[in-house]
Amino acid sequence: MVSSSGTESRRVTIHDVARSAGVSRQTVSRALNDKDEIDGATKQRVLDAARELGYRPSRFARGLVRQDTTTIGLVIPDLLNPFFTEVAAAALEAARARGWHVVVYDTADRAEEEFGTLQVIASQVDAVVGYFSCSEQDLERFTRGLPVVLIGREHHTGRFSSIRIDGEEGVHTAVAHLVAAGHRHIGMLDHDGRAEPSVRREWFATAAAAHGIAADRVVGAPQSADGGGTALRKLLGTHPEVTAVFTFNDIIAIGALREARRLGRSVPEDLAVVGFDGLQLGTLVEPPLSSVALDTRRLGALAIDQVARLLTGLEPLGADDLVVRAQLRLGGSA
Amino acid sequence: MVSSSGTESRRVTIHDVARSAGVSRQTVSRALNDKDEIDGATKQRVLDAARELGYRPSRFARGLVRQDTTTIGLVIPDLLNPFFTEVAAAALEAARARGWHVVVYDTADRAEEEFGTLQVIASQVDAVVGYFSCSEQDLERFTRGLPVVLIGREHHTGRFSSIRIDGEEGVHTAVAHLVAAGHRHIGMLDHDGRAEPSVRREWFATAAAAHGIAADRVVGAPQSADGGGTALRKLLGTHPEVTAVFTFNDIIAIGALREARRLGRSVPEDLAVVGFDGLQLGTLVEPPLSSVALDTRRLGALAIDQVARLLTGLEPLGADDLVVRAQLRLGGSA
DNA sequence: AACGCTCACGTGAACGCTCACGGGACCAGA
DNA sequence: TCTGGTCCCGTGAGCGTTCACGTGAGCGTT
Repeated sequence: MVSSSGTESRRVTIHDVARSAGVSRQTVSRALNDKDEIDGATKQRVLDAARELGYRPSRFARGLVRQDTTTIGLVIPDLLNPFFTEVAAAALEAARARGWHVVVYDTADRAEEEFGTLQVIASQVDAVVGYFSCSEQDLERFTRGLPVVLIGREHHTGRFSSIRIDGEEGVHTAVAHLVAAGHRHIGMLDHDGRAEPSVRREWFATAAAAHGIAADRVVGAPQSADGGGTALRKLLGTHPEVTAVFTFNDIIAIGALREARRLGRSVPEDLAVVGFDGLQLGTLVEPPLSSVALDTRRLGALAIDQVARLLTGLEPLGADDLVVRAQLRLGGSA
Repeated sequence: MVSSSGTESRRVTIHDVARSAGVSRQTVSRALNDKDEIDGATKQRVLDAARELGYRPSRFARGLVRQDTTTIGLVIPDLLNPFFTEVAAAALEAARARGWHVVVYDTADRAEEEFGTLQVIASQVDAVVGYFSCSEQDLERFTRGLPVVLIGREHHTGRFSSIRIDGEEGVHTAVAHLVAAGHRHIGMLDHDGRAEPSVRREWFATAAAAHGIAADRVVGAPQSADGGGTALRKLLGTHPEVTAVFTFNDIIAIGALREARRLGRSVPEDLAVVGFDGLQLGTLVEPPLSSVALDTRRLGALAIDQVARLLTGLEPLGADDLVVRAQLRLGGSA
């Protein structure tokens, strides 16, 4: 009745159930998998015994003999960040089209978690795709033998592939748009997560330089709407002349939008805002967010496609094909 | 050099690599798993051979012998819906605390996908938790032997458990709040997905009845912000007297909020809006959304906890404990 | 009475890998 | 030369399940 909770617990196998029900393994298998060639009464007896013993089949043994589908592991920093869920949804969709599984992990935006996640994932999936901030050496160490596709991160060595996010042109267009609207003092709310300035900031800097305006009005912001809000206040505090801001991403932009309203600045008249990512979320706020938009569906599909090539031994896509370009999409905030 | 792409593809096993490198299985295993007791040159030779043949270890075989961790499958209708990602994030967090894995699937909000997902999931995980709209009979059929925890769905038979979402009191409070603010004509934007009216609509009806007001001003809305917008327009078209709306969830509420602004109705003065779910997203819009809020973290944790009990044979929680109550949280929209 | 068929069930084998051993080659010291 | 140790490497076994068979009982047919 009570499942034996001995001090240590050897696994309950199909054999135990068979013995308990007085039949053979195969008959147990038949009962559990709802196959023919089994008497109704016997089946019930087996099912009861299985429940009694708390038996649950080993998915490994089953998968081993049934040659089951491939599973790819998707690692993202934060499931609560809509950008990553959009990517994840895209990857899921692309994987489903191939009949594959996707295991989603988030690393809670902490680098330490990446190791644990990788270690744990390595024996569970056939390939890994995702965002990582750890070194390639560490990646190499924890993903022994698995194909790996990196997103939004340069350089790939050995069996790694990486999908590059190219926002240079998009950011250039965005700055051009702001300048054309008469803005001369454009600030930026960067992501303060990593130590070095972000690539997006560099894009901003070169775009600004191309238009002959300064790009030194930059404030770091945490990865959240609240963070964007406080960062905007800080920026406007030190640089009151700013009339437009470009942000690291849409989350921060939305926070800035909200904060602008609280400060009594109307958007886009008193303050123009341009985000990055092009989240669906940006269309929900008022005014709808202008953003340098990324095609997340393509991003996910591309990642899965590359994984497929690596897995099947086809010729993998080269760096030139593994690019997703971001384009300015106007809402009303700029 | 080129991985043999024969017309059919038998799997490349550790044995093939061993033969190709002129060593034994065990030595291959040693090389791949970075163990000691292997010569550097040999190791390199094996690694090369493995790469050459496109070998990748079977995670099933490995898991079988290493008795790997438990994995639970989380099935949600839509990853792009922030509510489900909040639940998913909570479940991931709770599972991580136990050292478990979570496989996330979405069913693209289509009932047909549920079967495919279940069928595919059943051999991959040790337990299933999630949202399902299919019959328990179908669930039973596809999840043979696995513990199942249902969310937001009544009734549980056999090995099923279900976590009940109890919004009755919260909705009652919400309606009371609206009535106290002087509203007499309150409409509702329901979810039109399923055939029968939703439970939330029933809560609304009883709450309205308790306050002596009508609850017949109901319009169905698709599960999206746009859907909420058009539904609101439709509602106001047929019932212009409405001064407050309660919505099936926050997504719809946010759409209604946006539409209200477009119709020139200011919120909450001309139209009060109360959502359901209590998404973080609701705090980003203007005015911040009032909502009958659910504790999604508790929801996820509860689900994982119950799975743990079912898996380890502990006494499972009873129906009375498997409840998450929703409470009114005021923003500014009502 | 012999045959053939169906039904219900059991028996090796195999899936691909790792673990616990065992053993040969080689070198040093007595 | 013998012993003992270290360094590599290979061999059998086993993980838990399903598949392809084999088998015997029971029945009806000729």
